[in-house]
Amino acid sequence: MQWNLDQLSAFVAVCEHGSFSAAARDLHRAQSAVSQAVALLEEDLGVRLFERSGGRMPQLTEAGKALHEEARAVLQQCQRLQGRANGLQRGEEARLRLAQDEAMPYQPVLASLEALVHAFPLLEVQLASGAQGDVARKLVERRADLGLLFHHEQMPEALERQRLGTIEMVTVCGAGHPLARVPYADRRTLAQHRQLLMTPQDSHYSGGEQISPLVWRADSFYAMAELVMRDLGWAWLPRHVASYPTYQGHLLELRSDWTPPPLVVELVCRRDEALGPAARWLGDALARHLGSEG
Amino acid sequence: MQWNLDQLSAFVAVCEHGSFSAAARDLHRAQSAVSQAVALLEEDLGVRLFERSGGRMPQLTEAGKALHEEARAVLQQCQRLQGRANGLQRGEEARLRLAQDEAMPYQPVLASLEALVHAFPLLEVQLASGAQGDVARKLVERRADLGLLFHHEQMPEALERQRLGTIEMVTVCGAGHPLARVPYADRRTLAQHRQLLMTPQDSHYSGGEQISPLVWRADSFYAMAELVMRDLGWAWLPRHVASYPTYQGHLLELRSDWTPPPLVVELVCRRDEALGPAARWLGDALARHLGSEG
DNA sequence: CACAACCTATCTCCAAACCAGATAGCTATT
DNA sequence: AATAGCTATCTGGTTTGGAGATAGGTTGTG
Repeated sequence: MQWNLDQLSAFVAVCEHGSFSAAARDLHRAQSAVSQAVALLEEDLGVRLFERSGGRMPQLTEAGKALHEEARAVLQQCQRLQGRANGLQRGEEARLRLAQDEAMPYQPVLASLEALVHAFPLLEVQLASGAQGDVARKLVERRADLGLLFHHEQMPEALERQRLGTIEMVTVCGAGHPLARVPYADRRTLAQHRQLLMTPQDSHYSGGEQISPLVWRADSFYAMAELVMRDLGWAWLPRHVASYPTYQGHLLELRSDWTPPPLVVELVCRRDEALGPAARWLGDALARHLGSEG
Repeated sequence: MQWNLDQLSAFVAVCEHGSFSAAARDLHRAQSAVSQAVALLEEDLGVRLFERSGGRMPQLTEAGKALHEEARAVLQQCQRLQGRANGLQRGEEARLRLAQDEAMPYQPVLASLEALVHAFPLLEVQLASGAQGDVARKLVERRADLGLLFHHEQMPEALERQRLGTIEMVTVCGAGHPLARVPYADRRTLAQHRQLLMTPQDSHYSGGEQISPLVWRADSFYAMAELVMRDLGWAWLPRHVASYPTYQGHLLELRSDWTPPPLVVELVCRRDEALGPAARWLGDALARHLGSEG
């Protein structure tokens, strides 16, 4: 592999302009330079690239056609590297690792990521879903750059948060639960049945006040929904979780005199590390998509 | 884009060996060369690649990690180009365009192509299926390099053929056809019913003699099978066509005193152009896979 | 604390590579 | 025949790029 990129560029330019001279004009080089470059390339590769039938336009050989494709692929890859470097030079991050609470609504997040890929086509994205505690931990341990979670009382000092929007909560019970036959469930009625709550120590959502003396706890809204579906109690769930197709017909929304305040969605990042342009851009997009929802 | 491939190689070598000196040893270059190469690369890209914290092993920056991947991709593409050139230098063809009769059994062809890709991993393959006339025409007009078809009386002078194997023919009728109730159909019985034959002018297969005074014609075995399935007559079909899953239960194989000789499968190429190694290799593979069948 | 064993950056020098310009030779068109 | 367009090759001057030497750093050890 003794050839170099200039020779490949010359070769490709000749292929696309049809003549050595035209390629030289396009490359702002002397014709002799192009001629020598291609000749050296042919010598290095041991393959005749053009059929020079004397004084007329050179014709690509079969081998030349194949290697033309390969050469274009090489140069394209080089431009990709250059583009990536340009972005990094401008301070763009090399990759963006987004960690989100698993109960985060998918649509706004996916819509934001779809928009992100158009604004930063070369950016590498890693998306991780997990319990709320995991999200914060990933940020603290620098295993994520940006976190997306619900408002939470305890937040490590090293993290900074920013409110993005809210998510409506609904009160639900299973289709076979006694409450399903009640037209309206006031607070006292709810207190007479088993309540399902998020486990408070690891992830303490703001909308999770204990009402009933009898509670079961789970660490994810999806686990709670499964329990509710089996008529083990009632619960407050984000509306988008309650209306998940899997639960269709098994979960009933209750009318009640009190529902917890909406979940507050927050964007979290490290306090000691500046966000790159892509992270800021994604933050804005998430605010737009989540703000219109809550 | 002022950097060159040597700088990329040096960069990648440093990434993989952990130090400039080790990379220099591996590349059989002086340490100063590697140092300068990386320094120039950093300058050209405008991106700091390593964190030199004084006298200890340099550490890749975040940007460096991203560009390391890109650089490796570029070099890999370059090696691909070199490999392709090496093959072409040895006389291997750049691409192999195989045209086959659409009624050719798929299994042997696919098995041969699967083996081909292991022997010639960089070869570009184009596979075209069509009526027999199309196959020969493609070869004559240089739109295909290798043809796979059934023996045929008229063959253009420019083409050369080679026998590969044979394919068994069976006599079939539809499940509701009167012949379906006959335990044994001799030639005279067959002659009393409508016979479906290949159209002779465009594609004249050897196994297609007219027996019945009443014939319908079609230009593909698949079209004939469709007609037979609707009880419009009986026909001779290649066994692999007759046992195609779509026709399962709708086509019956008849016992008869005479079936046409097996179809002879032939490999066809231009007489005036030498076959490359891949074409010869594929020809051998096809002979193996088709020979064991007939 | 001195020393050895690593490492990297930088300087100088020299040979090889490379480019522009000029020239010669070819073909197709007028 | 003349012209215009093309390509290969030669030549001279510039530039690039590598080797070698040197300086300066950190880590680990006696």
